[in-house]
Amino acid sequence: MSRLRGSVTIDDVARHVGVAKGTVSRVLNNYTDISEGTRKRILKAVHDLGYQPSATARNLKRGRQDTLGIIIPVGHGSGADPFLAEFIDGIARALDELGLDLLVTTAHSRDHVIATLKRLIARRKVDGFIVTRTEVEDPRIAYLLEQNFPFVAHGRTSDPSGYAWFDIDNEETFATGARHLYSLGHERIGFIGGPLELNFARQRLEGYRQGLEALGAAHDAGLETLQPLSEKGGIAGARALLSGEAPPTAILCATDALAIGAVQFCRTLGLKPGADVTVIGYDGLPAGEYVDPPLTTFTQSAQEAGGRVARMLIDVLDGKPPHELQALAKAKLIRRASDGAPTMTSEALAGALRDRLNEQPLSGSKGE
Amino acid sequence: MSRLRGSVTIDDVARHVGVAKGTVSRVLNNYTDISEGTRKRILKAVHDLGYQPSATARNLKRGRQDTLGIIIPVGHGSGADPFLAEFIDGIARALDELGLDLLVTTAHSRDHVIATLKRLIARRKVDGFIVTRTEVEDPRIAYLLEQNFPFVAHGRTSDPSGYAWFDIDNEETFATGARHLYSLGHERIGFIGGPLELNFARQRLEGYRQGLEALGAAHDAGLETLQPLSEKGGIAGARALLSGEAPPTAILCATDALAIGAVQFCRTLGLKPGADVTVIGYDGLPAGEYVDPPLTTFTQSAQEAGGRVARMLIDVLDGKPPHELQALAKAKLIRRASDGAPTMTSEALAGALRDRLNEQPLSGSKGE
DNA sequence: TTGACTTCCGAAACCGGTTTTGGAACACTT
DNA sequence: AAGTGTTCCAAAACCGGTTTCGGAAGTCAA
Repeated sequence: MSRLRGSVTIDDVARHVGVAKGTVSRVLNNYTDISEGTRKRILKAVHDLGYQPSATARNLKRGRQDTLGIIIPVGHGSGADPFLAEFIDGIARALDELGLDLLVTTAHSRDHVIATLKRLIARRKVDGFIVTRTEVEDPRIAYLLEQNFPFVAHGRTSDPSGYAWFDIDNEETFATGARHLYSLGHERIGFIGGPLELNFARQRLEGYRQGLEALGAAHDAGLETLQPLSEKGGIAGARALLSGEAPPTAILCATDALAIGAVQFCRTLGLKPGADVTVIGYDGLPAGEYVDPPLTTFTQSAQEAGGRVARMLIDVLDGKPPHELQALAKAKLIRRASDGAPTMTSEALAGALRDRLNEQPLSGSKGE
Repeated sequence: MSRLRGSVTIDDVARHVGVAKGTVSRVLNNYTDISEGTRKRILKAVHDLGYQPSATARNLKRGRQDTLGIIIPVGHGSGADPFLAEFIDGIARALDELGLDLLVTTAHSRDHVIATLKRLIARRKVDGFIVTRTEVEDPRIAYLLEQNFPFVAHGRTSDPSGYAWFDIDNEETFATGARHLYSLGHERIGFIGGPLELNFARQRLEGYRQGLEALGAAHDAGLETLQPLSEKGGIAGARALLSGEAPPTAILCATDALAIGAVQFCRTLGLKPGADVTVIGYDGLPAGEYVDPPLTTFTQSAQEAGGRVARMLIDVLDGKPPHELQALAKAKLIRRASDGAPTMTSEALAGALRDRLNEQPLSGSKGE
């Protein structure tokens, strides 16, 4: 059908100048065996005719697409998250400078992700993949490694040795978090984490523990709870920690969603977050700014991460060995208003809570 | 360099079966002049060898890429917005069913957008574009029309006759908004809008006016203000409206960002949003849920819009006439807690405000 | 038996580039 | 003058598909 918009081809240019098309191609690809005169004439014709080579034709011969792929897992109707939007922006900016493009696809189940991966690879639509939200045992990474197809992961798996990745130093960050809380004067510091299948959840718990240990605090299982990574999980987690014998005066949360839930729960108990109880999240969600009080949280520039990962993938495609392409970055603490020095001791808090917890209804707030 | 991962080509299949490659191609493209026996043998071989045709080679001949493009304008560092993330998800889902893919690019200036458009068209990387965030006079749409390149706009321009678009019925929605506020008992209803170069901003203002007019309310310039579409703009807008002689008891805002700012401003004055002053936004931003009180707002499913627009673009590519591809949708009101019946009259409000506005510092809150 | 029509498929052209091959033209020795 | 390099470019092969063209073989009617 529809012939391509009368686009000008390399043959048009060649004919116009009176040379072979191979010669035009050589000029455009900076071969040296072309006389200055011919080169000039050809470049002029290219410019005059507004010629731009067809990516398709070029790719067919070159065996490259100059296109990278990213498959976004979209959960059960849970809206796409803002982190990814910025992440993609970062990737696109980096690629733009190099004349590459980004193919974006979404997938709504584990099987669907693999099927999409398979299709994109088999049909050769992309040169490499960016994998986000890695899991401890990630089927995508397993598949890509097995196929020996180039990719970079944003996040690690249980065995991160054989491929390129970029990740936040979760351990370090959460150890820092514990230290920060301690330096504010908190002595009992709690942690609400996520399911340990998620690699980062595991690492954040680990970092929290290491941080406490380094401060000489004894390990106390009553200060840790794992919950689904949602606001609801945060509510449940805060309830669990605060109803203990010696409740924490500060709570470190693995994600902002958890922290937002925790803050809400505290408020329904009449506790003032940032004073009576300190809560810190992780993610730097915009929503965190609108919580009352605005959430103190750790964050990483998603845009920077995207750019970084894109450049790493290009290095992979250029054949750099994977072990040179593994990097950790630190997250930055944004102090808003949900953290502060404790206003009461754990004992006092426990006392204040005793009665309120009982009269408190089962669910603290609106759903997920 | 790097030969494609030993991928199997149509020649491999042909050789394996002992037929010409053209025959294989015909089988895969459902030509009818193939005997049942040969067809079966070829399909089996295709399956056994795991053959998938190279998109590149196919496109070269077909002159199509089976790829759609979207260029996301990213302002001066202002993070990518969540609407787009869901919008893209919707597009991707629709395309997935048809075996098409989506190329995503960002552009950070007007010139950059056009340059990217030009490059993608000239190099023939995409078959058509989805244009978001249309402006009244949109250079992208002008360019695409001039090039006669297929596209669909999400939103309209000043002259929306000659191309395919999908848009929210902004007039209708804001007229509904005015009606809703009136039915709650509000008599003075204000409006904070955006710059009129943005088409939707113009339409929303228009809808607000029409709504008031239909209710028999006189037009009052003191009830309207235009501001930059940010939280800051909302603060400034609310200040402007509330410091008038006869301040509105309800404020309709063109976007959630404005509404969030307006709510903040009210709270710094000690007014209770949802009671003393009603504020309604538009966008359904997740952040709106965390505002205190949670923001009442109009919304449209971004995912649905994405799917709709994608399917329209495919119709365009199939040659459907543009005037059959123009559609308006209604936004839905999500009632949370920032609206309600007025607790005082405009006069009472004016009185309550008189002193507070004076002692109020110049800026109400943290920056944008 | 022969001519006309189908049915089915091989061969080759084509899409628009890149890369290889090879040779004409010229300069430079010896 | 013949041999040896260079320099520069035309021609052709190639990438992996799709599509056109045409012909062999089989069927059917006259």
